[in-house]
Amino acid sequence: MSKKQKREKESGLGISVKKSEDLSEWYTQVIQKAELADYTSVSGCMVLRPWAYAIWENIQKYVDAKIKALGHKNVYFPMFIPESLLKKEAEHVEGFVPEVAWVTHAGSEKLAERLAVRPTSETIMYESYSKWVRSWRDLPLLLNQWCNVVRWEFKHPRPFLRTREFLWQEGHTVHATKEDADKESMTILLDVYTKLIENELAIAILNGKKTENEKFPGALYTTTMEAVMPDGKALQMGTSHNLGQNFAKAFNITFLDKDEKRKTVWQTSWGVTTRLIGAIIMAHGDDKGLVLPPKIAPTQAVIVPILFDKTKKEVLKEAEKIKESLENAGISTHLDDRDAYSAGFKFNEWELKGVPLRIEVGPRDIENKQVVLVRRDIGEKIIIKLSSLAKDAKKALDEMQKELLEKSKKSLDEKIKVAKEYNELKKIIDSAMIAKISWCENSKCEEKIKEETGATMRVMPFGEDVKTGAKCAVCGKAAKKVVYVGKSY
RNA sequence: GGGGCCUUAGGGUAGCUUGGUUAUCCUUCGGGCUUUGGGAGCCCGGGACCCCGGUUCAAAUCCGGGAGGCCCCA
Repeated sequence: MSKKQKREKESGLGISVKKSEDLSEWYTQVIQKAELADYTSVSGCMVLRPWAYAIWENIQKYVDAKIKALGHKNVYFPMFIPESLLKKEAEHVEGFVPEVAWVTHAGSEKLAERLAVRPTSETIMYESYSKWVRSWRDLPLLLNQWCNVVRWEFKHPRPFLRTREFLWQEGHTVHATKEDADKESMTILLDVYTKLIENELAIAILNGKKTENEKFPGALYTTTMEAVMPDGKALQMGTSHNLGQNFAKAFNITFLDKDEKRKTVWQTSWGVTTRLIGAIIMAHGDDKGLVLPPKIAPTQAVIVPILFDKTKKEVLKEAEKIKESLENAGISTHLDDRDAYSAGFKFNEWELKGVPLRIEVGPRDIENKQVVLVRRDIGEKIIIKLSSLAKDAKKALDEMQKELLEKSKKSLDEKIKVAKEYNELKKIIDSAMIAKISWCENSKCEEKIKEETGATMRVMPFGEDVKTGAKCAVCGKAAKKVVYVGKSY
């Protein structure tokens, strides 16, 4: 790179730091320069720009279709929750009140009861549920809403990963038995969320249960998916809770069963948020910018025509034809026919934005009935016959999708180390990794880790039992659980 | 919860120590000519001192407060 190019890169369009050298700065620059999000004058609240919003819409499309296929329906509840309602479930209040934003006035008039801007909608929804659920015939009640929520109390906002307002979906279901609720929360976690994150977002995760300390306030238990970012910090990708009967009791949600007895319902709630976009950026991005997994990319292929005065018409005509054939093959395609920018400029710009495939077509290609195809993640230029382009492009997208997940799995494995005793655990945490330990299940050991290292117990993985005779990595007593410990976002 | 760094145009910056003419440069943006296979060139034009208060004849610069951003520790 020439000195001039270097200077331009630093001051202008490209990412000026390496992802591996300064992740925070890299992340901020990708978000700004790929036009994903922007800051506003409200601290911790951001603008989702079209490129990021389109990613969110793709996530929505996937989740919405899946949960509807499972029988869920969408609803919308008010964003304001009266204080008295929010305080009905004791654990829940305690968990959320410190970060609630309150509406206290209407114009200059003070409200008789202040209103919480929803941090989550359990309480406002379940007030209605208690009216709607009367008979076993009303169950299960399977509702979901797409909305925004506000959680105000924290020191360091970060676009997508920690914002005071964010977008999400929250599913809230009601069941006749604990078993039904267990099944629901597991189905959502394993069949909807895990598939979304692994197959669509191509991010490897650890899924399992949260500890008692880390579970959702008011839940019986919480299941979670944890990804690990390049800096070794864990990121909670989504949760699904079995709420047990805690809210049902507080909100008096009961039904008459087939045996003519009045029973209290079992409930679940679950959600994924715009945080997932932050995870995509962190997980796949490189020194050139964003890398989007094909299945979630707003645009899967971009055609960059190589335009010369003499051949311009012909090349554009061919590019149009290519676009049509790709669209017909189910590949969302953009033809970048802007006249004022050079091809090289466009290459860089679309790489920054993470479009999975680039197709170059110029006079040379037309002559040879070919195009140049480039995968964003590997950057290798390959020549493709026009006749097989749609097929080859599809194949490239599939392979890229698959390889991104494989890469993510590898990077997850590399960030996990087993710790048998406390010093090892500390060392692993200090070296920005995730520690896998055996644990006695005593919360004192959990708190000790948190106080002394800043790390928390992220997840107790499904299907991994402690080895016989294993000792707690903190206190040395007999272990009961396997648990992943790490710092988190 | 504790500590540190920072804030000048859309992005990146110089100027601040020692207050003083029209606030520097790169990039972006608008217009024109020209060019396009890895961020082309030339000409013209537009755009900023985070906010509030104080000191002063005069504040981007000094003082006080606030807001916002970033980092480290718990």
